[in-house]
Amino acid sequence: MHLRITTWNINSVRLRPAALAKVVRQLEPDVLCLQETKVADEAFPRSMVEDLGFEHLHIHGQKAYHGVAILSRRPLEGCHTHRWCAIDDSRHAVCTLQGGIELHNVYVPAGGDEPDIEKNPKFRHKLAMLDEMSDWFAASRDDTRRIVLVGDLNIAPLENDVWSHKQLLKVVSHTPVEVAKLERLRQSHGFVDAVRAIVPPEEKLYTWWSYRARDWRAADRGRRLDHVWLSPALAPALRDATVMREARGFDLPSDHVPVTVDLDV
DNA sequence: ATGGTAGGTATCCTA
Repeated sequence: MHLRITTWNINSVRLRPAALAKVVRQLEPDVLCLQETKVADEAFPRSMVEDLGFEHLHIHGQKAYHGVAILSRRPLEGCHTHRWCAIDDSRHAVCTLQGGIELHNVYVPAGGDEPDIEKNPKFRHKLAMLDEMSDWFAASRDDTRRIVLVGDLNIAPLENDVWSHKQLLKVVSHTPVEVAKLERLRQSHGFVDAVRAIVPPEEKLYTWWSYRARDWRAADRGRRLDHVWLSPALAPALRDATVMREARGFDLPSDHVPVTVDLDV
């Protein structure tokens, strides 16, 4: 069975019906994982996403901030959420797809501006959530589990995941301490970075461009913050991975673009 | 070194 999964930080699901429709029409994902929906569950535009063909929904939002959602054309089972760092942020939703494929949709904190846990509680929170998730995946490791972990992890781990490795070493999202925590999370369950298994690490690749650039396309100062990881049991199912760069040029764009994987499961 | 834009909300937070 073919399975196409797309992850996208939409930066407000209510503000971008046109961009969402375009993404769905062009990519035709079976499952679409959204982050930063920025809406309480009772105000989520359910009928809009149902009209786009997503009959099965797992919505985990809150007012104004964060929020994740799993939209699916295929049945979802065992939907639940995770709460990390004893904080009631809506950052992690889980569902199981047909065939026992466990899908985790994650939104890691951006972490503020200062990469110092003493001065910046948001950076401390970012690192703490990565540690807690790593411990949880390590403790429940089972290499027969078929897991897809997607989301805005807010870290660009490789040199070519940022426009300038050297200039971003002290910038939150690419500091060595964050990269080490992300790597620990990846290794906690033997996850494979699906996008870099398809696009060679020697190639620059970004999924986010700041709104603050005068001309994002000309400057091209992007970062690869959005990821798709596969557990060892699922890694051989990977067929393709793509980044929808053109979505950054849509009218009223999100600052992130969709990332898609094709699996033969 | 600095400030730049965007979204949601309520007069400022987060990204």
